[in-house]
Amino acid sequence: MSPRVADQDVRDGLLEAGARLLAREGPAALTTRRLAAETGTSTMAVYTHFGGMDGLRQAVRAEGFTRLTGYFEIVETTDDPVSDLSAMGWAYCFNAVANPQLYRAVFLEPPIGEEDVALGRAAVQRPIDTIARCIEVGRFDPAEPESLAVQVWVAGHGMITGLLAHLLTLDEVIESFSAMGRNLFVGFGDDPGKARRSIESAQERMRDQAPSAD
Amino acid sequence: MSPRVADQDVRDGLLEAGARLLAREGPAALTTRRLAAETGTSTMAVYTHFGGMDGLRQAVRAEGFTRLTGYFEIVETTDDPVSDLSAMGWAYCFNAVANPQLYRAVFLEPPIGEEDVALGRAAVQRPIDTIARCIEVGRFDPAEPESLAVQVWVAGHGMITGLLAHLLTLDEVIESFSAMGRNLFVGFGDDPGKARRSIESAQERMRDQAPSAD
DNA sequence: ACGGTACCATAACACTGCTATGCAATACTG
DNA sequence: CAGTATTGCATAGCAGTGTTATGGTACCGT
Repeated sequence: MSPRVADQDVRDGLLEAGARLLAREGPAALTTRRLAAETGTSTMAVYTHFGGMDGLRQAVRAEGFTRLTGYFEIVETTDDPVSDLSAMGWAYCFNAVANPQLYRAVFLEPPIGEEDVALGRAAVQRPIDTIARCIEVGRFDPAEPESLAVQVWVAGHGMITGLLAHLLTLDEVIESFSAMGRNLFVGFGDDPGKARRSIESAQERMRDQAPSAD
Repeated sequence: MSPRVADQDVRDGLLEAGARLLAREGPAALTTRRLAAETGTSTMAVYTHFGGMDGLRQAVRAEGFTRLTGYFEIVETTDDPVSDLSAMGWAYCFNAVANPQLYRAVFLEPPIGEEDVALGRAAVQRPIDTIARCIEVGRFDPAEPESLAVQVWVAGHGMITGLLAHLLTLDEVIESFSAMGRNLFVGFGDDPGKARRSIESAQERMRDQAPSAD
C-alpha cells in the first residue's frame, strides 16, 4: 500500500500543516493550494493521501482528539478522584482555549464519518474511569459512570462553546465552572464541603498548567 | 433612506430565502447566486441590502434569535416557576431540533458583530425573569438570576451542540436533561422532590409541542 | 417634466475544490 | 540485471464561489 517512506513524509507534512493552518488562521486558510504551498508540493497530494479536503479535515479532526487525550494525561492520578476529575475539566478547558479553532473543528462540525464518534468516545475514557473511581470510593452514589460523564462533559462543552461564540465571558466561565461542578458533584452524591475542597484543590493543581498558544 | 416599499420586499425576500436555504440545505447552499435565483434578482441585491454574504448571514442570525424568543413565548406562566423554567428548556431544545442548521448559525458561529451578542442576551430575558421568580417564591436560594441562568443555558446548549455534532444520542440528551435539571435546581436550593415533580410536569406540559420540521 | 438618486443586471476578477492528463521515479517480475 | 507496472505528484483546466466595476433603469423630489 504505502511502501516508501517519503510518502508518509508528505502525508504527515500535510496533516501537520493542516492542523497548524487551522489553529493559527482558521478554517478559511485550509485550502488545497495553501497546503500545497506550505508543504512544497501540489494540490494533488491532498487527493492521493486524503481523497480530498474532507478527508484531510477528518484527519485533522482525529489529530484534535489525540491532542485532547494528551491534555487529559497531564493530570496525575491522586487519592482524590473528585479533584482529579475537576482537574481534567480544567485541562479540557485549557486545551480548548489554547486551540480554539481545532476545538471547533473537532467538536462543532458535524462528523464526516462515524469513526470520528468512536474516536471521541475513546478520548473521554480516562474521565469516565475517574468517575468510576469516584463511585468506588463512595464519593458519588452508585450509578452508570457514562451517564454521569455525559453531564460533566455537557457542562464543560457548553461553557467552552459559549465562550468560543462570545456568548459567555471568561469570567462567567470560570465562575460557572466551579458552581456547576459543585452542583453536579453534590447531585451525584458527594458531600458539599468535600466537593468544594476538591474543586479548589484541582484549581490549585492546574494553576501552573496555563494555556500556551500553540 | 429606504423610501420605496419594493426595496423592503427584496430585502425581506432575501432574508426569508436565506433562512429557508440555511435551514433546509445547510450553509453550503447559502450562496449569492443561489439567493439571486431564489428571489428572482441578481447577486448585487445581497450587497445593496446587506453589504455582502457576511451581512446576510448576520441578519439570518438575528432571525434565529427572534425565532427562539418565539419558542420561549409559547410557554405559559404558571404558579410553578421551576416548571416554567424546565418547560422553556424543552422549548429551547425543540427549537434547536426543529431548526438545527439555524441553531448552528446562531449559536456556534463566531459573532460577526457585537450587536448579535446583545440580541442573544435579550432573547434569554424571559428565562432569566423566570429564574428570578423561582428565587422570589423561595424555591431557589437568593442569588443573581443571571449567574444561575448561565448554568442552565450551558447545560441546554451543551446538550444541543453535543446532539448536533452526533456526539450524543437523543436518548442521552433526554436522560441528561432531566438529571442535570434536577442536580442544578437542587444545587440552587430547591427541594429534591419538588424539583423532580416540576421537571416532570414540564415534560407533560410540552408533550404536545412536538418539534415539527420547518 | 426634469435632474438626481437609489437599485439592480451584467460582466469580469481572483479565488475555491476537484478532475484529467502526463511524466518521472519507484517497486515488482522474469 | 532488464523490462514492465504501478504509484505519486505537477500541470492545466473546469465549474463553482464572493466580490467589484460598470452601466442602465426606474423611481423620487422639486
